[in-house]
Amino acid sequence: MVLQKRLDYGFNGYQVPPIPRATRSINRRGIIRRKTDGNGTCPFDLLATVAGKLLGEGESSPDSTGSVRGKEQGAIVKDEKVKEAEDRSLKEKSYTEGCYERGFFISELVSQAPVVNRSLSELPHVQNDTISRPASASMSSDCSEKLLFAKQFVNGESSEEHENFSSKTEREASGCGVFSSCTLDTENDKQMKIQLSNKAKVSTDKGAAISSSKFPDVWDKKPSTLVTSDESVKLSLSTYPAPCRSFPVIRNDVKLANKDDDENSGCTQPSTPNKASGAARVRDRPIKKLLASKYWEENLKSDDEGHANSGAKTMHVYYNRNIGYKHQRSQRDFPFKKRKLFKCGSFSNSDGEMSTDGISSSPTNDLHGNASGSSKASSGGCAAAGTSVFNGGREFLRPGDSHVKFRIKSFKRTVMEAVTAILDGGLRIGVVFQGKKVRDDNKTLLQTGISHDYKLDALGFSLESNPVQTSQPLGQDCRSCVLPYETPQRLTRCPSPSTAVHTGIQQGRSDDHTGTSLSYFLESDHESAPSPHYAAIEKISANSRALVPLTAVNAEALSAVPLRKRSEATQRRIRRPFSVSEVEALVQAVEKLGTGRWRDVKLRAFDNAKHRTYVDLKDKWKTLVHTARISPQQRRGEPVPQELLDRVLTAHAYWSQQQAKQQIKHPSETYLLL
DNA sequence: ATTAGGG
DNA sequence: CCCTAAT
Repeated sequence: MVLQKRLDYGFNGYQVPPIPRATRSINRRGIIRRKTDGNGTCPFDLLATVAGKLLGEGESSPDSTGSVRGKEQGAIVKDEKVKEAEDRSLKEKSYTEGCYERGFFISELVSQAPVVNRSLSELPHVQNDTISRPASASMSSDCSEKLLFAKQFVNGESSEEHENFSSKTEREASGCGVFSSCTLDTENDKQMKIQLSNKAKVSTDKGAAISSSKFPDVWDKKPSTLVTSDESVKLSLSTYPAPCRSFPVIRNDVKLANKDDDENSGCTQPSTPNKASGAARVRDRPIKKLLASKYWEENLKSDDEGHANSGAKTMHVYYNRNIGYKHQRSQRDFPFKKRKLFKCGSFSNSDGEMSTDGISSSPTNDLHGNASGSSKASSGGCAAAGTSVFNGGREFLRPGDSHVKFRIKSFKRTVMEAVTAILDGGLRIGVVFQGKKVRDDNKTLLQTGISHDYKLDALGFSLESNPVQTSQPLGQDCRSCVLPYETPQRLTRCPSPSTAVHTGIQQGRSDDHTGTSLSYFLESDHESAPSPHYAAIEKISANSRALVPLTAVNAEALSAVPLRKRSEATQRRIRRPFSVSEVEALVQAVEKLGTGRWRDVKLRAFDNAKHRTYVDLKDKWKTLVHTARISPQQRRGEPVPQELLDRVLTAHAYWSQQQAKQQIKHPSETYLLL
């Protein structure tokens, strides 16, 4: 550029001082677009520069739209804020509703997950037992554990249904069908498919009956609360319980096995002193109900999908929320999504705080059929709690209740919630009926032709990673997921050992090939990857994304699941500390280009690091300068070579000076030029 | 979209 | 890192 040449200072390799901001700004505002040659040496440039200078700070500039636009923007912003404020209450509401809507089983699931995993790892025999199942066989331990989890989540149910709820009559009596035998098949077709078999029959009020018979004591304790609570509640979710319940089941089972010896009766967390035992919680329930009662109305009202939540359900959520928040606070650095889960009162930490919340479902022996602990379970306080929750939660459909509606949407959502809870990643659920995807989410299952007396074999759902959401690797051991060089993403995302308790499910990693599909799928993260290595992984994960061969195109139908998580807030980017090499590059670029040209710096030195924005670079420079000025003892994080810091100071000083000079010098110069 | 600066 | 204001 003409101007630049005239001002070339040539300092220690430093480039020309940047044209004052205002000027460049103007240039960018369209005038520069009139350039006629590729070199940018267009007279308009100079003209613009001069004009800008003459116009001074206020610069109503040639770009009259600028100010106008600015005002408009301001107005808009204001409006949005107002709107936001106005919406806040609504949001709150819907959020709350969301929690309730999801019902407790979700939280149940989530809360169980970590526990299960841990337990599994602790119990070789249990693990073997479970892992031996087909789908997980080929997976690496890491991955398989997760998968196993998912599988159990499904399979457990089947066994449950088979072995525990064998009473056909009972099933038939119920007006609802439920899936019982489900299989997670990720092995070959890279597709997770959960099939619903006709064996499965669930039902609404069946749960109560079953539980009742199985754990009479438990049942007897709380029937009033559960049954009487909301009387004519229509329970559309009644169909879900099955698969979800398996979690608690699994967990409990493990627990039992684990505690078999110390006759802990399978009650919760031995490792942690819990505030309340399951039994205690049960007792609390009535009270909780009262507390939650105010939400109740809202609940029913808000249920646009024919859902109705029982009082018990509400209570549960309500309760969990309290606990959940606690964790959330300490988890501030956890990705948003995760926090979200917490919010919904779903996550539990290793303490099993949550799990004690009676969620530990009754049918402890579900998973392994007549597993060792069954008898104990039935008598254990935990079992009691679990049972009551179980029943009160949602199994309240009356046999003849024609109001029961089970919409595709809810189905999808529920499945997604459940699976998401496990995999902690974005998933899309597709409903497949008779080999065809069900697109109309507004239909009820019945309308779609899916009913309890139908061949439920024909019903299934597909899961595929949600490209929009990022899944977070659940790693207990960061070292297991370490990537070479700039892999801050995963690295930072790995919970520290102290927080790892929340997760407990490890993902397969480098050493895992058989389970690639799932493991990578689980890790898919679309926001990362500066390094080639990372890119490679992304690619793989992208491929594995084809988890659903069914009709990969059906994004629309599959994405029907409302992603509240997404819309509610934007996830804060994860922290990615600058590496020394990055700092080096930054310093070098700034030395050359100067401060204030962050876009150029970005282009020059971080063009391929998409996760580093010019704002980031600017911020980093800011901190670098600060760092360079403070004593080495006060510095934190990865130490930056003093040499670099010195250069930072030097460059910063230089460019600051230049900037100052420019402020004074330039106007006159441009004036002269004119 | 960029830049600057406070949080 | 985020958020905003001002370009």
